[in-house]
Amino acid sequence: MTVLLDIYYKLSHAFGPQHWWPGDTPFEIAVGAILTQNTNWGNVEKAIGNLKNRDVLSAKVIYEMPVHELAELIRPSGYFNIKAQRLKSFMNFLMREYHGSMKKMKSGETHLLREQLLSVNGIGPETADSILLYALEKPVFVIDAYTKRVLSRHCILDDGRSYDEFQALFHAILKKDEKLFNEYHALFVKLGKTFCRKSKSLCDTCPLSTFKKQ
DNA sequence: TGCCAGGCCGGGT
DNA sequence: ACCCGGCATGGC
Repeated sequence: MTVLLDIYYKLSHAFGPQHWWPGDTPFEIAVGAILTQNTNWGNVEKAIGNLKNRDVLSAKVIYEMPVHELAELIRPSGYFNIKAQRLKSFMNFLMREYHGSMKKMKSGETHLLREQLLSVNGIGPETADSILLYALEKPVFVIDAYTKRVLSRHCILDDGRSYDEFQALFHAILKKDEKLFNEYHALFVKLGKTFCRKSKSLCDTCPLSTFKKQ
């Protein structure tokens, strides 16, 4: 299964460094991870821009803000009512467990942190792992729709397999290296956006076209 | 215009 | 244990 390494090298060569996640602070990254659920990143940027303009991009402020007011600010990100609740749930957790500090949270043990995040309503496996990897710099591989699509289209793992099964594959094959996981997932997203949209099938200009007949 | 985007939850089977 | 409808904006 060194095919996973081959894919990484091909993507890395094709696209170069991605310098992810787009976000200035660990807290902003965590907020972005929730807002981008099933949503175009451009819309998330608008929502985060609103929060910044109002100077409310902090755990304590969002924790105390009325949920309907928060919903209005994040409206461009879509699902704004449910996402406002989800942000609130995360702030409740962050304030209760870590005094609203991502820095304090970072000192936690990875497995415990993952369980804690998954227990927050509105945070599933991808959002939890995105926070762990990109905000807290823990070596956890993030699986998303693009990753599943690419691997299944190249017959490496069926799309019907679970999140944990996809993740276990990467964890088994790759060295647990936060920098590698960061870059690799970012490359998958780049590839997905460019060549692997849901409505399109494989094309010859895709950097992975040579894997097409596995 | 309709389809899609860096998911997740709750209820039903 | 799976399956499905709901959640919603903005870009192409």
